[in-house]
Parts: sequence; structure tokens; C-alpha cells
Amino acid sequence: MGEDIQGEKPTLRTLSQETGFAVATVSRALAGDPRIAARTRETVTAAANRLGYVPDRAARRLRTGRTQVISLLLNTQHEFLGFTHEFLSGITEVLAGTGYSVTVVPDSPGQDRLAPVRTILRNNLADGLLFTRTEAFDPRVRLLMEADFPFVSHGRTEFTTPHPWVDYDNEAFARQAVQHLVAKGRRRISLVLPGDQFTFTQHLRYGFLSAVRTAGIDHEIVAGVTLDSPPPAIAAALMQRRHAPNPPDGYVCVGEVTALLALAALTDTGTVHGVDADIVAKRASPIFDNIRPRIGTVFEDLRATGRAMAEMLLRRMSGEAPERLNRLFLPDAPR
Amino acid sequence: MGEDIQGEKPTLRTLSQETGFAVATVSRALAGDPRIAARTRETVTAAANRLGYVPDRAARRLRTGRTQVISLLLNTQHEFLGFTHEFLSGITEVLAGTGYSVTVVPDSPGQDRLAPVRTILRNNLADGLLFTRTEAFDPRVRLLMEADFPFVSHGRTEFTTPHPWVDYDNEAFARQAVQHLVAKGRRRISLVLPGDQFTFTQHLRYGFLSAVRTAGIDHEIVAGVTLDSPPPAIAAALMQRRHAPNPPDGYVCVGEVTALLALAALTDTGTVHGVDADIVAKRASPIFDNIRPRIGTVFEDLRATGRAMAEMLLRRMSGEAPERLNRLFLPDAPR
DNA sequence: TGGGGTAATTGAAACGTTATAAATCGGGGT
DNA sequence: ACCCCGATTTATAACGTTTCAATTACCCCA
Repeated sequence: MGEDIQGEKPTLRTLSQETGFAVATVSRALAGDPRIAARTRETVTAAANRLGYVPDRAARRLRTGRTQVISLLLNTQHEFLGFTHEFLSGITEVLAGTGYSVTVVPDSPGQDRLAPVRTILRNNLADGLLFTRTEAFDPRVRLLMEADFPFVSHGRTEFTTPHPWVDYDNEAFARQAVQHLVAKGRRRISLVLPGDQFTFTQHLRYGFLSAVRTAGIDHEIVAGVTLDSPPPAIAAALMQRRHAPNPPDGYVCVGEVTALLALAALTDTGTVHGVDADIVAKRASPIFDNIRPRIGTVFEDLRATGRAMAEMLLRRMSGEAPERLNRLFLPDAPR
Repeated sequence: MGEDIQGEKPTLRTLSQETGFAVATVSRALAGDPRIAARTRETVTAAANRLGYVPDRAARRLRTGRTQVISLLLNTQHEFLGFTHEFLSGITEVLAGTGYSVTVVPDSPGQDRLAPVRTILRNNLADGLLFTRTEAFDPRVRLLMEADFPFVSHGRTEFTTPHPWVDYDNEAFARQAVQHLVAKGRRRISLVLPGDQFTFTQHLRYGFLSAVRTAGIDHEIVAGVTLDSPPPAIAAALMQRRHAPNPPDGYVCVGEVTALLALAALTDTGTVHGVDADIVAKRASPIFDNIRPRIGTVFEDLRATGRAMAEMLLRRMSGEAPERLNRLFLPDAPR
């Protein structure tokens, strides 16, 4: 019967001895089991608060099989500037205070994208999964649906079975970006796309193509490189076009990196932004409107995206059906 | 393929039945206990591989008290562009395959910075801790040293007791940046500092001041704002100085954001970079040399920093003394 | 032949929790 | 008085590990 010596960390047994109730009763009382008398519950929770009891995660996890962990598959190579920071901040913001913790698992794009998912499933390392850069028939989505494991993808797929996703309307972004450039009088618009495997690439392409066709202007999708190519390669591709006849006078940039590269290509060939050519770029980081010359930008709020995905995953894990767990973020107008 | 029924996840008991050895023996064999006969170990590991056995983390954690988790305290507000991404990538790179997973815990600078640490200690949520933005007498460092809990700080402190840290030589960076500007003929150099509480602020200040004094030129440390101030506030402070008499002709920028703001301030007041003024900036993201006009940059490799911190933490957790667990990254020359 | 010693193995307990099934306790109905 | 019932509570058995203490098997030597 030690006094409140600090050293000993209180467990259910401590509370049991303290209150006189059995361990099982204490456990039930704290869990809010309706079979426990109200007075008992009060006594127990009071003691728990007094001693600073907090349930042991390992024990609970061992017993229930639930990990209280959410895993995030994080691309460790390419990044849209600020993406990781904003996205992760949004996720942790929502999860703070829920008892869930976030673990970050590297998702190396060159490698087998299924491997980390398999590890998580087989070793029971998490209760739910978040990931980005979703493909049209993403094998991770397929595997997770088969295993009936809760997840939210950043980006839609083309599977017929519904699953939770959060996405940004890249089609609308591309369309609006083109319209913005057309309104400035641009007649030949260039675009660098992400790899073909990603769903959002198709959305970008479709929005881009339909807008340039509607406007009846020229366009080109830069060949041989993707958004994930090394920046010098992209820079080279852009420069080559600027030195060839009939270079573009408008650029739609899906990330800040390409925007900087396009701007550099203009500057380096003596083309004046705002006079001879214009750029519209999507940006994930709030600081990008300090670029000079001012380029047109559209802010994609990835913090909000992270929040939405985390909230959705919590709902999915608590049993909600996947049908209505979708959220499409609409782009702001370029400015 | 596989006559083994998938459903049942193999445990030590499975292996015990499979091999005929007792659970205890199997456990020891897998742990490489020297008391176990070599042949037995072979039999057991063979069976383990065949069945795809992987130890249950919850059970091991419950039994041993070790979590196999490393926590990263992540600032969710301000960021140096690309910091989070690069840093986290470095950490996960090292930890992949070690059996440790990384959890990200928000560290809100306005809030009590001790709260998350306390939670981790009391609830035994991790075996080791990594954090950034270290203060001269950082309360987290004090608490962790008292608790004898393994950690590595990004940044030094002024405590006399040694502890593991990884740092970047910001004093040298500031000095070299000033010298670079002086070599370009600049005579009045401006600097925006981070908050006074951070150790690296003092290093920056000292390097900056000693360099300008040695060179015998004018200097100013922008008043009223810090690196963490909202970008518009920093922009306003910079602009105000440009409109006042005797504006600076050189800028040392500790982050990309300030660099962009300084560049914008120059441009917006008709000052030509490279002619009337120059900027040197530290950058965490590899893509920042695509800025036009080209500013002087110094690349701080935060991926390598993350790797170093993770490796050091592993060594600390395996019992190595803190005395020699330090690493100071030296800056490249500005270019 | 028996005891001592070493090497190898093992049974059992424990970590802290939850879930199952059983026990207790006052009544209220018959 | 008896039995059953609902409302509470409880003992107990797991979950899968690790580790302490004990056991077995075997060999060597007196």
C-alpha cells in the first residue's frame, strides 16, 4: 500500500486496489459499459483521474488487435514544394487527441508500391492507411479492398467498387488555367504532365485538351519528361522548345518546380513574362505569390486535404460505408 | 500456391508445434541465444522463414516495455521550404529495415513544447525522440536528460551536460554569406533572424556580426520581425527599409521564403539584383537554383541531417554514451 | 556405480488489457 | 417459503512474448 509514490505507473490493478472493485469492473467502468452502475463509474473515473491512469497501448493492442496507429505512405523522392509539410500537418492536426498516432512509411515510386502495404497488413502495423499519387488501377487500392482494410486514397481510381478518396479537381484546374492564359491572349500553351500511370494525369490532360480545343488554340504536351523527371531534364526540354521555331507563349505548371523552371527558361531566352508569355501554376505552399515576376497561381490547400483524409479515415474505421466517403476539392480561380 | 492456409498468422506456438521444440526454445533460437544448439536454431529459423513468421509487436512491447517506435516532434507551422520532406525522408531511409517505425507528433511552437514530450514519456509511446528548433536551454532537453530518455536534438544547447545533437554550422554560414556579399562590393548588409530563443539564432548573429565588423561594413538586423513572422509582415518590414534612406545593398537570407521576399522587395522598388544589390540564401530544397535572377545559395542537406540524426539515435538507444554523439555539418561555399 | 558438471531444453509466470461466462445480491411474483 | 429475474459485479482465460528457475540428457571422472 505505497502512498502515491511517483515511480509506479498506475494500471487497472492499481485502480482496482484503490477502489475495491475488481479489475474487470474497473475496465468496464472506464469503457463506459452500461451494465456498470453509475456510482461505480464515477468512483472509478475519479480514481483514474487522481492517479493519472492511462491505458497501456501495448496491452490493449495485444488484447484487441487494434493498433491505434494510422500509417501514411510517403513518397520520399519527388515533392511538390511544401506538400509533405502541409499534408502531414493537416493529418496530425485532426489526429491529435484522438489517441491515434501517425507513422510515416516510405513509398519509393521506383520500387514495388505494394511491399509496404503488404507489410502493414501482414504484421498488423496499423488500423488504417493513407496514401497519395494514386493510379488508375492502383494495386494498393485493390489489395486493401480485398483485405477490407480501411484506407483513404489521395486521388480517385477507375475501379467500379467504391472506396473512400479525397481529390483535387485537376481537370477544372487545367481548364481554368488554359482559360486564364487565353484571356491574356496566349495562343500556344505548353504543359508538362506527371507520369501516365497516375489518375490525376488523365484529369489534367483531359481538362487541358478540352480547354485548348474549345478555345481553338495551339497546344503542346512536353514530350520525354514528366513532373517527376530530374529538374535539369525538364529544364532542358523546356529550353529546347524555346530555341525551336514557334515556341509556346503560355505555360500551365502543375507544381512550383516546373513554374520556376519555365520562368527561368523564359528569362534565359530573353522572353518577358507578362509581355511575351505567361505562366499559370498550381502551388501547395502559401508563400509562392512572392515570386517576381508575378505569375498566375492557384493555391491547392493540402493542409485541408490532409485534414479531410484523416477525418474520412476515422469515419471509415468506425464502420461507415465507403459509398459517401468522397471529397473533391474545387480549384480557386487563378490570380 | 501454398498448401498453408493463409488465414492463421503464425506465432511462436505455431513454430513450436511445427518444430517440436518448446515455445521458450523457439523464442531463444530466434533471438540468437548462445545457449541454444546450433542445429536447433537452424531448424527453427528455417520453419520461421517457411511459415513467414514475424514477431507480434504488441506482445513483444508488452513484455519488454520497448515500443520499437521513434517519435519526431514536427513543427506544424512555419517551415523552411522542403525541410519537412527532406528531413523526414532521411529519417525513414535510415529506419527502414531496422524494425523501428517513425511517428510524427505535432510540436506547436506557441503551445507548451513540453506537453508532447511528457505524454511520450509517461505513456511510454516511444523508445527515442528526435526534434528540431532547439533552444539554448531547451526544456525538452532538460526533461529528457533527467528521465535518461534517448534523444537527438537538431541544434546544440548551452547545457553543460553533454547530449547527442546534430547541427549545421550557422555561424560559418552567416560569415561566409557576408564575405560573399562583401566580395561583390556590398557595403550594407541586412539580416532577418529567427526568434531569439533558438540557439542557432545566436550562432547566426555571431557569425554575421563578426564578419561585418571584420570587413568594416554597415549592417542591420531587421527589427520587429523574425523568420517565423507571417510573410506579409516580413515583406512589409523589408519594403519599409527599401523606401527609407540608405537601404541595404546586400541580404543574407536564412530561408527561401525570406529570399523570395527580399527579391520581391528589390524588384518592386526597381533595384536590380546583381547590379544594385545582392542576396545570399540558405536553401533546403534542391530546386532553388532555378530562381531568376540567380541569387547566391548555400545548400543545407536536410536529408543527410535526418539520416545522421536517426543513425545517432539508434546508437544512443543501443547504449552508446552521449559524449561523442555530435555532428556538425559545415556549409558549402555560396555559389 | 554413482555423483558432479555442463549443455540444452522446458514449464510457468508475467506484462496489462478485454471478453466470456459465471457468481452474487436483492427483491418481486407465485 | 421458494424460485426466478434483472442488475451488478467478479473470477478467469486469453492475446504472444520473454525470462526465471527448473528439468532433462549426457558425459566424465572418481
